[in-house]
Amino acid sequence: MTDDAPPLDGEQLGAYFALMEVGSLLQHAVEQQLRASGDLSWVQFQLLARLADAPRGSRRMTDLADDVVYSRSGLTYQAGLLDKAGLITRQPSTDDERSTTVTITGAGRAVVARVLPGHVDVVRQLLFDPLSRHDLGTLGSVLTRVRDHMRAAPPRSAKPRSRTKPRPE
Amino acid sequence: MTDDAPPLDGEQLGAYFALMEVGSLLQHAVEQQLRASGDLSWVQFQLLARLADAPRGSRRMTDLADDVVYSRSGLTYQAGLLDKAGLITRQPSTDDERSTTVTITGAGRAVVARVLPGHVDVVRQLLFDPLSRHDLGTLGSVLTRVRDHMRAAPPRSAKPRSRTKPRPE
DNA sequence: TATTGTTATACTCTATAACTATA
DNA sequence: TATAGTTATAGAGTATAACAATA
Repeated sequence: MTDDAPPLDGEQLGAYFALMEVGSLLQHAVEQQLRASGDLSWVQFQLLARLADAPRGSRRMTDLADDVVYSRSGLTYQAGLLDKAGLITRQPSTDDERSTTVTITGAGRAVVARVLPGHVDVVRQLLFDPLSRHDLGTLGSVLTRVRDHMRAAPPRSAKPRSRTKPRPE
Repeated sequence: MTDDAPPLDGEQLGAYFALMEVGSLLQHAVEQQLRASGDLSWVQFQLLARLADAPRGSRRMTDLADDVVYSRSGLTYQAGLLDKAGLITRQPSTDDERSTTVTITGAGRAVVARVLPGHVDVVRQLLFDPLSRHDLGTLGSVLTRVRDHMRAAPPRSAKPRSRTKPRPE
């Protein structure tokens, strides 16, 4: 709550707005492609992609929620859809019976594979076409640094995951 | 539908995912700040910010929709909320009776002013803190180029009808 | 008691299509 | 006819809180 913060200068504002706008436009374009080619939402694609990349195609619910969604009930909802569509399975974890292990199925991998070429196409056309190789390197390195910073320093309000006992009444 | 598209290489994938992740995390953090300090959603803030920046605090509905939202009914919904809250007014345009001119009110500007310091704080902490001046410049220039490219080449499915308008006043 | 996940519920938001009014 | 905007509606998605089961 530092109120004496100096305003962002023009360069910062420009970068900030450009970033948000690019993110929005890209997500929007990609969402349409995913919906058309695989009947997937952006979140669902992200979940499948993370699973496809994970060690044995598996990941715990909470970890997935940490990755892409911001509430566990939201993830339960999405996982329910993916499960019903046969793209993932859910089993109780062997080591911790409280946990649920989510695993991508063959059908899930197939959907990812089917959707990916067009997806990549959209991203390339919108994001990479106007960029030189050098631009790409810089962009990646800068954004990776920012992401790590964001992940390392959760803004304290991002997740009330540990119930802080807010004294009910 | 180019199926023979080469996949994105590792560097491209990394930049793409980092961009989307950074955008999501930043938007999420900012949204919480906006909700807490001014009871605004991200879209509503964007609308008010665009209006506050516009010539006489005014803008046409369609132009606003082009700016931030992707359907005019969606904008009507948001404008209805902002109108009811007294943050904007809507009047028929003087030159074209079909158009509606949206204008930010004093209360609207006040809300923006009240919300802005904390907003800027969040953005600085999350986005700019880990960046050098040089990084910032590069990021801004690259992303601005990308945005212009995206705006210039609508992905053909972004807007069924209304977007075909390269006709200036 | 703390953690994992689900459920019930209420709410926000978005988009499509039909409609009115003006150009 | 084409454009600007609203409305009706329906659906997707999200978060909060209460809940059960396990650690």
